[in-house]
Amino acid sequence: MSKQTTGDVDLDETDLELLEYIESDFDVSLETLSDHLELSKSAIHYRLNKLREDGVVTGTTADLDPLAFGLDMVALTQVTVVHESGYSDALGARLSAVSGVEQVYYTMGDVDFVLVVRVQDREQMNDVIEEVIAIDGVNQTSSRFVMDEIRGDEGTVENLREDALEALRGGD
Amino acid sequence: MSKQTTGDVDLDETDLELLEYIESDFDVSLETLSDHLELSKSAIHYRLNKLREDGVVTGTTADLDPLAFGLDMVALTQVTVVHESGYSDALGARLSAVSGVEQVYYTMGDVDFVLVVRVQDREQMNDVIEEVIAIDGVNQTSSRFVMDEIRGDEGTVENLREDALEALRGGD
DNA sequence: AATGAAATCGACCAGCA
DNA sequence: TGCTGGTCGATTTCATT
Repeated sequence: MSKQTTGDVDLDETDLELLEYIESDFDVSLETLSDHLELSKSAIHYRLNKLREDGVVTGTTADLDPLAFGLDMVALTQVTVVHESGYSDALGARLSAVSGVEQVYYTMGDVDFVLVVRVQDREQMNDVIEEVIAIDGVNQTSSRFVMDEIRGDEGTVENLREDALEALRGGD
Repeated sequence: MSKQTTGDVDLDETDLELLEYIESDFDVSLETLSDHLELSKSAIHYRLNKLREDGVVTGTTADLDPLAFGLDMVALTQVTVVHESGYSDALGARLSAVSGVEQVYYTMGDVDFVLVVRVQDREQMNDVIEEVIAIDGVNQTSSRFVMDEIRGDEGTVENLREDALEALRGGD
């Protein structure tokens, strides 16, 4: 079964440390974790399973270098939609289905969607934009090229604010 | 050593299939991969190592559910900087160091940076914005709340456009 | 680049606090 | 519920092709 997490999980310090390790590198051996967290290998394994069952860990993935595929062109594309066109859920899905579109944000305010588009060159970028415009309900687009991108940190846990951690430590 | 990939890697069909599997789920067993790709387990393993050495696979990570940490508020924050303030690299780094900032895009055009901010509540969001404004060289900010986010697909490989794949298959 | 065998490591289980 | 220790199965490594 896929357990829904609505924020009501209680994690202790050890869990947080564990998550911090595996979020940035899942290849760490049980032994390494065992040493650093001062817990037996079995205990680590037990906690990892629990974190997965609780839905805290949703999966494990290999990170690929976009540059290895020649994907060195990134743009943020703002998309406004005609508001008569019904539900935006379906539109978001259609936008995300366009190949080259990496991420879709559905936003409040004057702009309705923001897309992160990653492609190899200008020609492909043009194709993506044209494909987006052709989608029924899309009004207009405006793109800005990304010169550089920086990840805020190594991930969710490291990125949590102190006050957020406090709340977690308090239990549910 | 960390090998630099500048796009000049040649991947065959098997590599691409392999990457497609492990990018969405690194927990697939060698046996499963061996069956689907019709290759011995050792051969799969050999290729996986090679892909890592070549820098195509940059690492493996556990994906965490932000909701499990109560992180259900997301905003896109546009940041303009005073252009006298020297190099933007340092500024980007400082922005990314603000806890709550998940991603930083350095963009061309009238807006200089776009931040993806993920926090637990409005109060934390305010704190992040204040912290950003306090950074030397930051001029003004404008935030839009994200109501929903959709990943374009299960990742880089699946997301590659057909023409991009063609280029890869051609070798370098 | 791929194979099969040997060594190493991780997954699972029964039992315990 | 969380942990231990041991067993089995999977993965990693290596000599060989």
